[in-house]
Amino acid sequence: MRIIHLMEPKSKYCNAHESHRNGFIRPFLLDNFLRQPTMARRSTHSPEELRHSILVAAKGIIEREGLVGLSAREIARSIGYSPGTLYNIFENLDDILLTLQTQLLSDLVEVMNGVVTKAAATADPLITIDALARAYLEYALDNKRMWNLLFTHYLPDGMAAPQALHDNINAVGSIVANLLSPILPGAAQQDLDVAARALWAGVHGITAIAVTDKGPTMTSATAHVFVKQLTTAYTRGLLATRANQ
Amino acid sequence: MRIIHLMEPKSKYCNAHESHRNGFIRPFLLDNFLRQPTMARRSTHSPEELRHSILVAAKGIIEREGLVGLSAREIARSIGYSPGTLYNIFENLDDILLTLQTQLLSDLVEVMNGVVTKAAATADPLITIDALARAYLEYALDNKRMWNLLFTHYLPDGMAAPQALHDNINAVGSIVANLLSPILPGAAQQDLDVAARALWAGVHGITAIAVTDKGPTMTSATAHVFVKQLTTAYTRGLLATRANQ
DNA sequence: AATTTTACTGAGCGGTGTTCAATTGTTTTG
DNA sequence: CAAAACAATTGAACACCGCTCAGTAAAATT
Repeated sequence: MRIIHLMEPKSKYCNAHESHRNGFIRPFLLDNFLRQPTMARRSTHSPEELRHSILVAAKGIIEREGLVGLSAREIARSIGYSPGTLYNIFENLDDILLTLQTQLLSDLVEVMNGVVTKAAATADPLITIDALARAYLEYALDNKRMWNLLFTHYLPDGMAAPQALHDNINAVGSIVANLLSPILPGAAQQDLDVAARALWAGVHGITAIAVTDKGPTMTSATAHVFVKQLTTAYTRGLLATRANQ
Repeated sequence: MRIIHLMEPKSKYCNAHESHRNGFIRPFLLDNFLRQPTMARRSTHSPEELRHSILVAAKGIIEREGLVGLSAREIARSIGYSPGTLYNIFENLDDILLTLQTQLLSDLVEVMNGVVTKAAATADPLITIDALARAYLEYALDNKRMWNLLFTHYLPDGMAAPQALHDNINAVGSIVANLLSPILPGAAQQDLDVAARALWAGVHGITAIAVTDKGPTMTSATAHVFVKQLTTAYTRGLLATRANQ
């Protein structure tokens, strides 16, 4: 099944797929021929409903047990269908996971937009940025298991991340860039983008370590302090840059 | 095998282990009883040699094929032993992966220390910090597949990360904290640590996105720009803080 | 009523991590 | 020196995994 010396990583989920393509031919099986009739009920749910319940089920499993607990058979069991049905709706498990990630980030963008509009009255963008970073961190901590998907699951070789996922990531960048623009008046859009994305990747880094409990001192309890430290020092640095020029 | 409604995540590698413990009793098997004698050669390699070659083999597989290509059988094949032998030396695959991560970070600390001592002549700590961040990013990019372990592999429930791994992470923090101390003279050690770790988690965040190719705009080609942006703005902010007080 | 179309099933394939009875070669003991 | 103890190694077996596709039954169409 495995192609050695190939540089491209493969999905942890595409093993059987690959092995099937590599010349495996299904033999005729008497057992299969003689077996009892299977129940093939007609669609009691529309494809959209099915799609939705698959995603809900998968999300539920991940939230309860983490990625380790997720399997096609488990999802199928949970929605009362057979494993094969999943593959009528989704390409494969990676497809499901990427869709969940897209949803997760879409919800996050919504939360962040809410913070921004709520803080629109406040004149000081620095306060808004702090609130935004805090909201980001809290969202990640509130959805630990799901958030872990963003790191744990990396996409297989042939499969590209859906555009919608990239759009959501860009949306986060844009929100921050908009907040930075009053701090860096007259800055080119590109510079604004770099400034925004560097800051937010930093916040993301702290969040990542806190969520995965990888850093000894950076836990979910202490992460807020680090985020605050990063945003204040960074924005202060931006202001100093402006003052010096 | 699966314990539903339990909050603790489990290793992707501990399935069989769990299922075995949950009351499975090996039946007597005639086939097994009658089979040909197995070759149980005596140790031509010492346990230390074995341990070493297992790690080398695992690292090689990951570098060639990524985590997806790694399996106990593949490692065993690669070193010319049977899968069972791995479990005489290591607890399980997670143990192997954690050891590799520890080694990876240990090497990184060495590289970083090299950068610091090399730059000791330079008076300006800001330049050293930039060089350090650059070295960090480059190390991650040069060891993409291995570096991905740090995100992709998250530890199973019962198993704690080895102290050595934590030590290495702390070592990175200390290196940065030492560089920041001239910038923040008279600061309490704890504040220094927070300042250093916030910065480095930020650098780590950019690195992470670049290495995993998750961000649309933050690729291995452009990551240097973002790292530079973060370190300069952040350190400038620290300097401004000092000036204001 | 006969035919086509559609939704769904589930056995099966080639894997996975891990265990442990069995089997050796080596050492130690009587 | 033979016998017993020990240590190292094997590999079949278990319960899972992702994924496919021949087969089936119900609905829709003719």
